[in-house]
Amino acid sequence: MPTKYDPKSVESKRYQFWLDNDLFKASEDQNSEPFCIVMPPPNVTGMLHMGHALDFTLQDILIRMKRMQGYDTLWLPGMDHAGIATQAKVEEKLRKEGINRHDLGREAFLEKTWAWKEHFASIIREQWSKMGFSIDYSRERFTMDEGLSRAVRKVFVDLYNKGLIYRGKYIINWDPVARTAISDIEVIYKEVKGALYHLRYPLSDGSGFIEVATTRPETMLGDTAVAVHPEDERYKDLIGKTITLPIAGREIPIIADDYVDPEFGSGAVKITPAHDPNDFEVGKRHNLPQILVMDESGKMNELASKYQGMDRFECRKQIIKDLEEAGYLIKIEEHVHSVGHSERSGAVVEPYLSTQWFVKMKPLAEKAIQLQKSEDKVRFVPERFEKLYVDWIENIRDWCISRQLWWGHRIPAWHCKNCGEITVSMEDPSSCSKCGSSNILQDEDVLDTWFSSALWPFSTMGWPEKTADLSRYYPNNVLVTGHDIIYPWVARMIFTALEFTGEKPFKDVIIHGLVRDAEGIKMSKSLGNGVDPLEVIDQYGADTMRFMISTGSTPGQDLRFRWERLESARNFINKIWNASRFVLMNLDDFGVNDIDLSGSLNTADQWILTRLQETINYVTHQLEEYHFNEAGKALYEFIWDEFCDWYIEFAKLSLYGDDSNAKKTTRSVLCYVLDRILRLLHPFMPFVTEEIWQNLPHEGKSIMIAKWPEFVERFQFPEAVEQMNLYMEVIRSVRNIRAEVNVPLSKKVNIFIRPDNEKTLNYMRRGEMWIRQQCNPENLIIGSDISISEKAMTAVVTGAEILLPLAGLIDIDQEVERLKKELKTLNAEVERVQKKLSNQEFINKAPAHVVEEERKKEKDYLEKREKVKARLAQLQS
RNA sequence: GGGCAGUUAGCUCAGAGGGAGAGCGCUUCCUUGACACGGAAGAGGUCGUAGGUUCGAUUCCUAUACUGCCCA
Repeated sequence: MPTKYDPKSVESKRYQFWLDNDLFKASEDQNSEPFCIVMPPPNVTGMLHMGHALDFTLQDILIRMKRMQGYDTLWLPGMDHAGIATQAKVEEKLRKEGINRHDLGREAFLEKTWAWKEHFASIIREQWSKMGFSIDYSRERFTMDEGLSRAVRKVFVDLYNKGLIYRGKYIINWDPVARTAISDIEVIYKEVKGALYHLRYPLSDGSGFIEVATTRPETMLGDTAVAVHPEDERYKDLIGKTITLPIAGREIPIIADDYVDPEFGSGAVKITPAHDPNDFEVGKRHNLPQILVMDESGKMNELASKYQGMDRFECRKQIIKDLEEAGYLIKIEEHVHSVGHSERSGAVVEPYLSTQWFVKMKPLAEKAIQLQKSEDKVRFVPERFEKLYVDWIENIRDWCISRQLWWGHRIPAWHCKNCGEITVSMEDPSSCSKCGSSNILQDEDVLDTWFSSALWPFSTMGWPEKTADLSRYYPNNVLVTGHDIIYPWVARMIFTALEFTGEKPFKDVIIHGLVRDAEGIKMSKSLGNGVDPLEVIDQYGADTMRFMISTGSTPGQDLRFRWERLESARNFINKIWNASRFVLMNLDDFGVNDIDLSGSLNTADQWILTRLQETINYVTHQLEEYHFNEAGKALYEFIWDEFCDWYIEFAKLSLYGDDSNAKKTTRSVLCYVLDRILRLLHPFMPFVTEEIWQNLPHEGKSIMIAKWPEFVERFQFPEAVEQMNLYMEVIRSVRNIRAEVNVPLSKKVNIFIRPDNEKTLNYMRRGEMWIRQQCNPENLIIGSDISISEKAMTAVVTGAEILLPLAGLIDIDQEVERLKKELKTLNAEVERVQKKLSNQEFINKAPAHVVEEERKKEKDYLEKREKVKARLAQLQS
């Protein structure tokens, strides 16, 4: 075995080994409790990024632990067709080839898109395997699979029949670049420096003007009224009169509506019902015409007269110029306001009057709200995200689900060309359900991608069929996802599940943060600050990446990607690798049947076994609470600081000694503890743990299916822990003194230990071997009656004094300074403790064990202080 | 405007009602028979500010400042 762990030589081999042994597949063992996670499906738009790596790693950790705990685990993988995003990518690719999708036609375009999907699906599968994910490939799903499409259709048809899906002409968010409607949550509002244009609209009767303020002058061509507040004294007399719209020359009324804010601008606003959601509502209240002045690409249309064909922003400039020349422009003020941008294309969203399909949300949301008020609610981890979810669902608005795209689930609605009736059904109809005409055409639009994603937890299980998987693995146990998709996804899964399965889709929702770059900026393609998981794996190995990202932040908090942390994780793995090398190098022909812990365990054995039990309990508990960082930290500290730094060193004593029984026990403890460590680490770092485990004495085919460690009652030795703590304190003190006077370990010195009580004396005698081993003394003398006249360095530990006679090496002045400093800190401690203990309220009100601890501390500090004082006096005399 | 996070060692971050922690960096020493991706010993913080609750607050509460995110 090399001194440095080489992930490349291990990872692909081990993954193949797991696959060959079919270890990822759900066992379907009816005697085991099922545990299921359905993977949030990555988009087939491209490759996986660091956010996926984080999300999936957390899932794999849970799945691997549960599998080892004996659950029948199912981790179901899949991918999302990602309508707009994928179509945009394919169109972009075609554009580079000089092809327009309309030239190809719908069928041919979809064929190209399926090919794109296949291409990226295989890349994503490759990435899954590189990251070590234990997913059940036999159950992989895609949102546009036949079965899932059937589920989508079923949900659409049922909601339509229940009156919860409707079609209508409303203002929607229009993406003029992607040329499709998008939903409210796909709009990102950004503060933009714009302008407030004050315009002068002439009264038709020639009696003057009314001043209106607008941020969007180009829509004036679609104005159908000017509105003022009914109470606004300034304009009371004008209500009912008309103005003549500049440029357009149309005569439109001045109306009164509460919606107008008299404080804003001039207190009079232009009303453009076809281009603003508020104006749309005003228009409906006042029966105003709706004049759409733009086309689907954001260019002015034929109703914009001479501006026809001009881009909306270009038109804005031109109109202002024209208005100014005609004397209709009063002033332009700088104005910062928030402007909606498309999440997909980045284009400024155009509020646009259009006929679309909607889901009526209130009745669906109501069930979800009720659920959260019940005992059976979906548990969010961390808890604070529940409020976010509830607030959103309580204020939900209808969901625009139609998209003017080709890639996606086509809306199962047929329009009759004769009578106009819409036929919605599970099977493709051949005639109109009302007039029987066969002159029917399917709706051109497809559904919002999230419509199918919303069914993911059960559509992947075969719903609406009553499958065995559905009854066994649904509801899922856990959903792991980022806080950025609580609204578009988590919320929608919950209300759809409640409506269609009558159950919540999952029990727990674990929310993690985003992966940011080293400077804390969100990783994104456009900024080019993303880190490719495969590059990380190539440099450091998958285990390193997994450990770093899964333990790198507190639950729910964003994670800053730093290469130094990656190095530290890599070093940790290397440490485990080398500790294992040590164990393996000292086994000779020691086999799994030689492991025997029933014999006499020495103090170090007892100590490490006790600490192992505590670690097992702690790590298991933390993982079950989804505190990945805490579990990882506990393992790191136990392995590095206790197992490697101390136990392995102590073990050398018997391994290199002559006592064959002691040797056997030590080998047993080393094998046993390392084996348990590897099991606890396995969910975090599956590859290296499998590799080592296979080389260690072991039983079973793979560590993947080895039993998760459990607390063992008989391996609890509190006295051994107390003793080892004392020995470590002594050893550290001696090292400290040696460093202080520059006496390396290689140089033998006399060491005196003067315990001040019987118990400590006994402990010291029993621990002599460890102290000798670690301190390299010429002579080690332990006795209560030791007195030395030579110049010596001293240290105090609990219940004893350590003396190193180092005549000639000691700088007395320096030593006096050091002791004074120590005295000062001891004084401070004594003062603090005594202040506490002299407070009667503390004695009365603090818990007994706390008071007891403080008393112990006081005693310890006082004793130590006396020793330091005495020593100082001796040196200064 | 509303909500939520964060503010702790030079940097990045854990933590917990009762003696301030880690990683990286820094200083000194050590190539000792698992590991220099290592070992040993150190230096370094009035835990954003002001109040309050409590025997006790860096930890809980309130206010406030700054930073970030979400919603309108």
